[in-house]
Amino acid sequence: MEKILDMITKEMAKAFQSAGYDEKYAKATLSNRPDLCEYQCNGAMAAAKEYHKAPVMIANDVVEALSGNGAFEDVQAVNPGFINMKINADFLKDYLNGMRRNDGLGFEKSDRPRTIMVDYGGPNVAKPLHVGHLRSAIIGESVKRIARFVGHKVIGDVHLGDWGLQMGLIITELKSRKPELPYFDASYEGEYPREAPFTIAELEEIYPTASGKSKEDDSYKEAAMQATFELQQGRKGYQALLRHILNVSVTDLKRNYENLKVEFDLWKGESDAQPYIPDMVQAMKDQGHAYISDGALVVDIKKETDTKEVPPCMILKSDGASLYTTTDLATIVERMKLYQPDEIIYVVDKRQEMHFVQVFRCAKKCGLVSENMRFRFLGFGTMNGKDGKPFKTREGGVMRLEYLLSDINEEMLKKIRESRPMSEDEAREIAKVVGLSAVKYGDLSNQASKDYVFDVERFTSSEGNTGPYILYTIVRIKSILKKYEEQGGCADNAEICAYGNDSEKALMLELTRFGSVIENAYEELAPHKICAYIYDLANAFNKFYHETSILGTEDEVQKNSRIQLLILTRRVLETCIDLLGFEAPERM
RNA sequence: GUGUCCGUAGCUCAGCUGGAUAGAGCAACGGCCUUCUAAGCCGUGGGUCGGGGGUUCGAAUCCCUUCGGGCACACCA
Repeated sequence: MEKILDMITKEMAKAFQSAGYDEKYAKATLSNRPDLCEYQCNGAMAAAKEYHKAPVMIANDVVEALSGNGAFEDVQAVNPGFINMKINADFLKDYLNGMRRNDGLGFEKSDRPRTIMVDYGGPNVAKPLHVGHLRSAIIGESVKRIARFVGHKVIGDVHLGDWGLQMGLIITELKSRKPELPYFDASYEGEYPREAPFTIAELEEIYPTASGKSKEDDSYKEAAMQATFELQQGRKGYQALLRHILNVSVTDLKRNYENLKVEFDLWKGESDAQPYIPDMVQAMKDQGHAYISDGALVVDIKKETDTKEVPPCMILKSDGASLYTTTDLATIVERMKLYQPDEIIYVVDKRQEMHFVQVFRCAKKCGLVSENMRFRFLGFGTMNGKDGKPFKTREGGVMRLEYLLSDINEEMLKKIRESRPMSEDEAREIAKVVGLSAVKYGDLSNQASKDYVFDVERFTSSEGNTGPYILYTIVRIKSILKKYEEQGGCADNAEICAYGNDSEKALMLELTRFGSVIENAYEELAPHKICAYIYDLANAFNKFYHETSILGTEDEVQKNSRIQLLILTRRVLETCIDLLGFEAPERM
């Protein structure tokens, strides 16, 4: 099904042509003067130059060519050259009925499905998730869902931070605590135990302890580096420990992400990419791309078009060890081999942009991917507290994600108890669902690339542009539909008919925007556009709701039409919040 | 220093592929519940779009410049 703007643009194109003008000027847009019309076309003003004619004259010609066109109720040329269109009521309701009958709500899935990997989450193993991990998870999840809705094959990869010195630190600390374990006996030949020698709670305590010690004690740090080295060289006991750390950690991470309704298709990590490094590095050398500079192995990635100095991409340190960049490049090699993506989207803190520019360029230059490979960097800003500085606990520490969520849930629970009586269990269940919407909507309604202020008060409020407000709107619709059913109503075979009042028309017009909003949100990787849309849609519905007694509609045909309109509104809203990564309760 | 992003109402943010009168929300003030969830709806006040230049019939939007802020600039990840 075509988007309504495209349909209107097509009508305009015909009119421009028959009036003797190029159809490239026919683009229709949503009106920015809703008091005058629903759609407008500004092409006449742009065309004035080419045809050496006053814009109004062109506009008038086009308007004349449009006379009798069934899509419009009225078309006018206005100074200095706007073409204002009022849409025909039947055209509008036909469009909505089309949406209603279509699984994708009229959105046409991509005819060229691509394989897209989304790299998001990026937690470190053995460390609890903290607020710094929130944005990548929330934004990445939404981007993944949007891309999938648009029709692509999308693979979400958590890309664990499970490599490097942190592993050596844990091993070292464990060794000093339980030296009797077989993992530390280099001559041990038997099977290692299945059970991990620690719990997640111990693991979370071990890392910061070790990290602290290494800063104060040089010999401790050296031991950790040695352990890291031996792990990377494949020492069996350490490899076994790594697997334990991963198992314990991933189990815990999965539980946390589940609470966020964030689902990864792959639980791969940096360590999975390590086997690809040697061949990759060798190939870079053989191709002549990599050379030694100040002892380190680097690849030049400068381009003539650069406005600034782009430092070479470092592949190996002067001691021969690999780095962050090496791992990311090897991950690309691995992904190409296993999944052949057409595109990889990185949802990462925007401060890492330079690093990824280097990685992308290097990957293309060295032929790790084809020229057609599309790399997209979706960098997000910092989540700040109300003071405008990075979000901290009251004590000034890093806040665990779990605590943040439980704070939100408490706040939600308070509001539910104030609003209406219900069982404690139900209240808790609803608080969880609504609380998640508060957090996710609060984040996603901002442009990803900007820093934003995390404000529990504001996010959990149902006033204004918030998740709870959107959910409240959906719950209201569900409530009416339920009552309608209880009254024995059945609108299954009903069609949406022409609007009966202005707010109904406004609601209908909002609904028709769905397709172009999704398309735009996908192209720009901008979930906040979906937020803005459902906020408008919810407003339009609430206004209609307030002005119109839906179940009290006298005329049966119109009443059933309105029921269908509500069903469609609910579907659009629920589809959108699903793309954002949360859901609505039955009541609240 | 180089580069990059940002600066819109008291606060939090949209709008930025140029279009008509710059929009929301919060906060402030004032209305609306015997009727589908008032966690709602309606209204009032509030702006040199950081400053200055330029391009254009038209600039918050594009270009230049300037001020203020964030961030990044090869052996951490």
